[in-house]
Amino acid sequence: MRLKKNPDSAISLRAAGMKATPQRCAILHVLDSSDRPLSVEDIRQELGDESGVPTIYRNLQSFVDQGWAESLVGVDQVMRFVRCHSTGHHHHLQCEGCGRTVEVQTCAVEASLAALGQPAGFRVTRHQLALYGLCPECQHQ
Amino acid sequence: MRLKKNPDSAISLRAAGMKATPQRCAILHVLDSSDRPLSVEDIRQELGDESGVPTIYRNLQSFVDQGWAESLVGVDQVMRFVRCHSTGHHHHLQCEGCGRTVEVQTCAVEASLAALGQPAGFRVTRHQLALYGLCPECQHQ
DNA sequence: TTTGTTGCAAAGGGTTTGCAGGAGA
DNA sequence: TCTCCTGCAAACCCTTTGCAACAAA
Repeated sequence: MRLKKNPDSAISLRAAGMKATPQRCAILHVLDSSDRPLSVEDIRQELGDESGVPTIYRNLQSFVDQGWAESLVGVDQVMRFVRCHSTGHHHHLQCEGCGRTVEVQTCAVEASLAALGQPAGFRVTRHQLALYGLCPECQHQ
Repeated sequence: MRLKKNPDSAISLRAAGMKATPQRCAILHVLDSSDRPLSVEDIRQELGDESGVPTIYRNLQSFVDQGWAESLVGVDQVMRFVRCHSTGHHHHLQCEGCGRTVEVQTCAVEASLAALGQPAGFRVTRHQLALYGLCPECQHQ
């Protein structure tokens, strides 16, 4: 993938007070095009070494700060990033077959939060839910 | 904390085919005594440098393999370990005030699993839920 | 021109591995 | 005694930082 400016990305970036550099636009585009969480290494390979690792880290952090992406830490302790298309509270549902990820708007836990903490006297304020399963395609294999 | 053998630990360890070394017993005891997730560094300090870091890592891994402990990776990408007292499916509820952790046997998500994946056609097979809140003591401060 | 951004290199820090010496059973 | 375990040191690897050169606006 070549470094080029996507007009849409550039507008969003500038609206957020960031300069629309080719690297930054390209990283955002890679994230946009992928439906699975990407590591920094994934992105670097996708960009064909045309962007340095520190640059990728720094830009991804900016995107997370803007609420455009979310960072996940897996069991392998490697950071991965997913583009967030909804702004509110949501969860990610990841296919264990192909790695594809979709956002789930409905929160399965919210209704039970009070009940969950009650036995221990806890007041639950926050939660993190990761869902894993098989997407339609992978179920047929 | 001194390195000493706890008779109970020793029995469990030998039953699992492991030698009951002082280090191993001590690590298990530290984990047993704590009600919050501990990093390797936490354990090393608790043991007063009487056990090497690689030894702690190796033993914790054995405990996880035995189902005696669970490893968690936080946003800081540091591994933490908690003693598991129940063998089945459960979740952890952690206090954001003092760090104390309790196990929650009831699973808030199980009932909704099918419904969660339905919109995307996913079949949900596995999930991870982390709950954060305030324990009774910390609510009063 | 000004300010933010990139790239390189190096540092940082948690985790893992290899191997020789040591201790449990 | 035999096997497993420990400790040390070094290797690994992902991530972050410092700084000078560069480019967007």
